[in-house]
Amino acid sequence: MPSELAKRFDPKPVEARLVRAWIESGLYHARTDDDRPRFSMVIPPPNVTGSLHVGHALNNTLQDLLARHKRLQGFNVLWMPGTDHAGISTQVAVEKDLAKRGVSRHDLGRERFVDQVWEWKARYGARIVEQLHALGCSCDWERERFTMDPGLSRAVREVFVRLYHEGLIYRSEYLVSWCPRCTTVLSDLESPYHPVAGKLYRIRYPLADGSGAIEVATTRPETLLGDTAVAVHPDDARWAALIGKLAKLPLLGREIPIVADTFVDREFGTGAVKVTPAHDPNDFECGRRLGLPAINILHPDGRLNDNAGPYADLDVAEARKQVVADLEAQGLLAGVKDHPHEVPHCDRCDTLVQPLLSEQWFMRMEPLARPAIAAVREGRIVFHPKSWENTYFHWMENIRDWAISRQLWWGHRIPAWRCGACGEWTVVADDPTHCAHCGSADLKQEEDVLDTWFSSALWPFSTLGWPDATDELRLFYPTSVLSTAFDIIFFWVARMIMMGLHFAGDVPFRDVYIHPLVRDEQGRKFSKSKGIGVDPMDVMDAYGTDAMRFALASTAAQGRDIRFGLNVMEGGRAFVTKLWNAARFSLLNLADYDAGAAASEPSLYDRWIRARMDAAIAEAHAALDGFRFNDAAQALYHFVWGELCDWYIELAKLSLQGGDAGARRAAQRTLVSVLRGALTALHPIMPFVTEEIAASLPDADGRFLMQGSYPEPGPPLDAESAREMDTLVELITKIRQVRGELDLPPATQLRVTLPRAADAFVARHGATIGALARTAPPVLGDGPPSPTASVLLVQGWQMQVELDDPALLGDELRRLEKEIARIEKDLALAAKKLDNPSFVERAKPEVVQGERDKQVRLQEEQRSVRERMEKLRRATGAGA
RNA sequence: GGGCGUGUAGCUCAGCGGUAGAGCACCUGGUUUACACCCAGGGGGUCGGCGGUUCGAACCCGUCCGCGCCCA
Repeated sequence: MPSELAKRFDPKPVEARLVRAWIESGLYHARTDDDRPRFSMVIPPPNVTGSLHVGHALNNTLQDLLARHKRLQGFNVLWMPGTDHAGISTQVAVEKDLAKRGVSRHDLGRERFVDQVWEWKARYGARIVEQLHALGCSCDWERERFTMDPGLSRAVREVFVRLYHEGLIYRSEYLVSWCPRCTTVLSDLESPYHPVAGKLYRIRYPLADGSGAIEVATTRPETLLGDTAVAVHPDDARWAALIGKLAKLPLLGREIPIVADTFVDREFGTGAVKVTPAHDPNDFECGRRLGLPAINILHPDGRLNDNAGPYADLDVAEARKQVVADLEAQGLLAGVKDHPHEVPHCDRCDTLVQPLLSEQWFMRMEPLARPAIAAVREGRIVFHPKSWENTYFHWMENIRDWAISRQLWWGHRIPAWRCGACGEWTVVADDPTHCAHCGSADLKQEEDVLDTWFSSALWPFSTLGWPDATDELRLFYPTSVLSTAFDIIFFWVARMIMMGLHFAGDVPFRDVYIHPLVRDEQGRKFSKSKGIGVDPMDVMDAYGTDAMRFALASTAAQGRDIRFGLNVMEGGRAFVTKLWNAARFSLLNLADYDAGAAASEPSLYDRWIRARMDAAIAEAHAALDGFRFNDAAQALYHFVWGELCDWYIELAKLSLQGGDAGARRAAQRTLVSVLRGALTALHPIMPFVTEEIAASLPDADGRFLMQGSYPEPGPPLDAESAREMDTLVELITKIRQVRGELDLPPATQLRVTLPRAADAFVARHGATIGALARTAPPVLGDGPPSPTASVLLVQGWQMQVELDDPALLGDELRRLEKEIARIEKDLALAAKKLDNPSFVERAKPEVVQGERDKQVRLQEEQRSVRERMEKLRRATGAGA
């Protein structure tokens, strides 16, 4: 028996109840003994101690939409959830917390510090998962993974060891990006460029032979302490004579060569540059080419070291001030000017990054990138929108080796042991007891840990049990779709593709959906540190989770950012309410629903709405298959609001509330099946309200919507029926327009006359017209129109709406003037086309025919309206 | 400097070769027993500028202007 629905939908208690019920039902769990076709995704693992932000809300809403959609289509769906240990940011967070108590990680020591981080994780690690639950995410929570789980850690070791022995991981001294605050190396990707208001200093370097000086330009004067050369362009006539001479380094007096290298930009500054191989990427390359020494002048914490002579122990900023002052005092500073430019900063703490020469572990990328490029080129992986493939190719084709070691304590410690006896590295999966080279037991494990993205790159197969050959791996790898943000195409997507191909034997996923960036109402990027943003949990509280999910899905168009405005949330909430009320109305009329009782044949209205539903659902399927979430949401929204509520329910009221039991049952049946169809189709977008309503429907069987399937499409509506519905809708709309434009009182019943040719139509729809357009039963008649009637053309019929009041004729005349203007404008447009011989000759025949048909129709309307206006003018003229 | 994207109704955005669309906002009506988070009706756009291709351009091409992002 159907139950009544409350007057209003109250999301909170329903959400809380359903979140638990769904998880406990086991429906999210993908079984390995299920041989239906499979659909799988891995969640982009959020930072374990993080909290839900709008990016997560969007991305996970869309993934959940896909997961539920596929379940309803009969797939065995695995959506693999989990979290990431987020090396730097978690360590920084815990260090800050310790700092409040005046403790540093060094006070604790590595082991106790790591224990502290695990405690932190235990305390805060559940929050993001609970928030994903609240969002309604239908992940397979029984399989939840964490990048530092034993299984995943084993995968990390295995990959490191294999790559090392394949020669794809090596240890080398290289110029790296160094964060002096985090005291760790950063990858290129972790050190984005930000503008700074710098200065360009011109400095004179005296020649060692006393014959003059060479002037260089630099933005970082303090680095001259590490200079080992001055470089000029080999073709630069200004300096050609000096090449091969020695210059005397200011302040330190070291003699350094003047060298020629084509990397020097002759236009920049003075055309001569100082070369600091240990602290500048270009200089590093130049130094390698020319065999110049590299002098490191920095301590890891950013202070200058003993190589900086009298400037040792100053930090970079202090040293710069002092160096500039000393240069000026010695008359070596030739000039200073403002020079705003962009320099790398630490992604985590925004500290100025220092290029630093350092021993690190690297991954050789080029051999791994090649097959990964091919996978996308050959279409084995497709990006959506496709334009992101350009970004991917550009980066992959210019890929640089990846610095994978981090000087942190929180993370996967590198499985490499250095031998105290022979100095060689032993790299093995299980902790070794003896050196692989000399057998010595004097082994010490590498202190560094791996970049978090190293473990993330393995996520699509490490979560499925790799390196073991598990059922999960066999069934669900490669995964179907990866949905993520564009800013981690390099960090994550590209690396997963490389690792997947190399270790799991296939691409990690078939489709990559790049979701839009969410901005705030003013179009600014959300930023926690700048306090810009909306907490999606607050939005869910205020508007309901379904409302937010619908709003997000309906604005997720491809290739454009989303502005997260509250008025869109209001729209979502209004739609949830609309659906609720439509269901409430239905249930009020289904109290006596009896699926077995004899019913009349479905009416035209019944068949029409079924066909509209099928069309909307087909459109939603197509849209979702193409990752056009907004189109899917819009198709269903338009169906529910614009067709089901605005038309069908109004049409059905007659049958539901009339005396014909058979017709009433037919309408009831349609109502139930269309509602269930709409609820099923909407369920992936708005799981809570749809589930709640579905449970009250008379055909409810205690199962969840997710256990059902999309309705089978019925027969399409035949052309004649479709035309009849169009006529009905147009007729009712035109009567309403007359009422609106002539300001006729809404309560009065209008009197409508239709030609005798409309006999059968009126017999079938007279009552409907009466109810929906508030008219008396239409009268049939072919006589001349009443002098006080508004005359309208509907599909070739002349319809009269009696106005009664001659005073309204002036308004009617104005209405017709507007009408004739529209008709004549369209007519002129059609004539312009048809009078153009090239158009008739070259346009597609169906377009030309369409234009001709339109012209005929418009001419007929024009004649009728003109005739009518003529009469009205005479009538009103005579009346005056 | 290179690349990508974007400029459509007051606002947020769909549309991307055949006569401009939605939601919100606005105006006029409204106690029709599902819904005022509503119903009915209405106004509002030389689709950034200029050229070109085409029978036909918001849509394709060129160019300029404005805005955004990425890479160097």
